[in-house]
Amino acid sequence: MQRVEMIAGMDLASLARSIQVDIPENLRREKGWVGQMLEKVLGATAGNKPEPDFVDLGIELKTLPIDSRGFPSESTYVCVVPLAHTVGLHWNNSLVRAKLNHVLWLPVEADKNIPLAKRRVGMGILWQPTSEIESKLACDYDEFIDRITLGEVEAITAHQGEFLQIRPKAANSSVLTAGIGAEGQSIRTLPRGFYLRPSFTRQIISQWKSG
DNA sequence: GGATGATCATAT
DNA sequence: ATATGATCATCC
Repeated sequence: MQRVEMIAGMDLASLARSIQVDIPENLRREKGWVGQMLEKVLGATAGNKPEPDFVDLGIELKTLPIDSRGFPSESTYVCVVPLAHTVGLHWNNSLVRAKLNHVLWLPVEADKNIPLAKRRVGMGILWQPTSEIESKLACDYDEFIDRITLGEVEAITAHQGEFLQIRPKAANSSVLTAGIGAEGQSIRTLPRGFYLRPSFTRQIISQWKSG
């Protein structure tokens, strides 16, 4: 958190320079650049392994793109959705829960009118879900897993879920992974990811502002 | 303008 | 192909 306080207010150019990382013109071809650069700055170690970024602390780092009004402008990717072998899978033993149990939200200016190099990092928010929030997340999660187990994955749209949603998560729409079909057979389907809706992260930002 | 579905880069 | 980091691009 001392490092987090140190970088609050700094822009992306100076932070990238401090760790000798080149900054791209824009994010069009490097959509994850901001998140990965800030992982390095703060010393996150999980890499692309399915576990919280700060493994020993059990804390997940999430950058939050902030629009000109001060609110999140995009959804937040959480992790891959298990589409096969879902028996015995519940919120309590899920990767979603492990990652969201403790999150360091790091707001970053994302207004397209601001050049990437000049976008500033805000003050990080160390956050844990309240029991009410967690039970709603658990409801969303368990409903999704139920449908996947019943072979309804192809019918799930981003409209479902109060806080969580499921959307495609792949290099492109031709990538396929193993899933469960309507008759319980193995099928090939598009990989999906769990995402947090912007309305969810907006509440976190709002509470921090008022608190 | 916001949300959904699609996509980009990289490491293993 | 699977995982991470996400934003882009199109549609309503």
